[in-house]
Amino acid sequence: MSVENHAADDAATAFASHDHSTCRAQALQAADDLAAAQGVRLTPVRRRTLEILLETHRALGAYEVLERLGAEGFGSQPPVAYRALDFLVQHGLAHRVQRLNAFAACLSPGHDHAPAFLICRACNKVAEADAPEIRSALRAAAVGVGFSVERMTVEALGLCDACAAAERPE
Amino acid sequence: MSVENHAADDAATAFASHDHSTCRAQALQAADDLAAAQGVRLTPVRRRTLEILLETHRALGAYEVLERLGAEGFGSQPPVAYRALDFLVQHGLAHRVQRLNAFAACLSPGHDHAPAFLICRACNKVAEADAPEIRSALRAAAVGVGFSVERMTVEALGLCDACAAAERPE
DNA sequence: CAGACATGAGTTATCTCATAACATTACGGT
DNA sequence: ACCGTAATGTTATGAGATAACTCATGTCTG
Repeated sequence: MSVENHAADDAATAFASHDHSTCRAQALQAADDLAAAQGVRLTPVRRRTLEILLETHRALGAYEVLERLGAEGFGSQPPVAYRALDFLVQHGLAHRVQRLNAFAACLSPGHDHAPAFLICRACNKVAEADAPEIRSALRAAAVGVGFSVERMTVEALGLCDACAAAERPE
Repeated sequence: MSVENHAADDAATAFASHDHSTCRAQALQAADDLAAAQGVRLTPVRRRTLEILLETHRALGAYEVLERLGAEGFGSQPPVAYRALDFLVQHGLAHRVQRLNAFAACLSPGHDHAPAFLICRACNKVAEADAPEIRSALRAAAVGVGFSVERMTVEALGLCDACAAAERPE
């Protein structure tokens, strides 16, 4: 399977080798656009927090982010990180990964999506899989029992191709 | 919509009014059976922990459980609760609800299922919805990007019928 | 039944994750 | 320049989770 997507328009960019600088730049650009469009402020801490998340496809704990921020002259107390992360999540620029109590940059911001996450337990990378059928199936099941869904969490823990290959000869 | 299920064989028992003592007794019986069948020990702490979870359809935090256990003469330190809860989860007698960092008794143990959870944000009750389509949809999406799923988490936050009704006139 | 081993329960201490509450600073409109 | 609001910063504390060790209990063996 060849790798030729030029950006984060594919669900599983995270696990494939790809031009990550483009990946990052595009997400950051989208964030700037979105901030301008919505009249919200992508302040230095917030922007830097997003950049930090964008450095890898792994999900980072709030304290990992905080450590980085503190080292760069921003505040070094938990609320600094949590507030920036909350802002990003609120505006669809990052997602919270429940399973890991951690945060990952969103690779296709502006879509107002609530994707499924694929979490590799070996390399810790996290990919977003946009799977509308999953969401509609859940919603349907809920309606059947008189439950109205407001937010949903769909996460899968497993192995990505690369890590599965690495583990097999063991 | 009438309520006539005699036990936990329906996905959304939790939100409906039902004969809870039967509900509880059945789950407990299933646990005893399962322990006997698998040759594992449903010790006093473990059994009591399950009973505590079975008292309501809400998910309880480990420390809520611990408080109860401690008050009843069991150990009062976190590992006591976590070990019992881990045991129950391991053997399919309880589930962990990621979104709440909490635990709920399984209402149909022995099925080795990994259900979707419907969490009412008002009354905090948690229902299990067995929705195989969701799981297969997620698995399918994962296969498409070369990811092999080992465990999955599907949780929906929203309002159950009763709470939605109660909130409307507001 | 004694001894050996495995499993479970209890304790202390510590770690990670998260938020409440309040003081201070920067920003945008008039 | 002034004022109100939003954002940042700080201290302190709450909530969730686990490591590491000790002691008790249970069971299998001879």
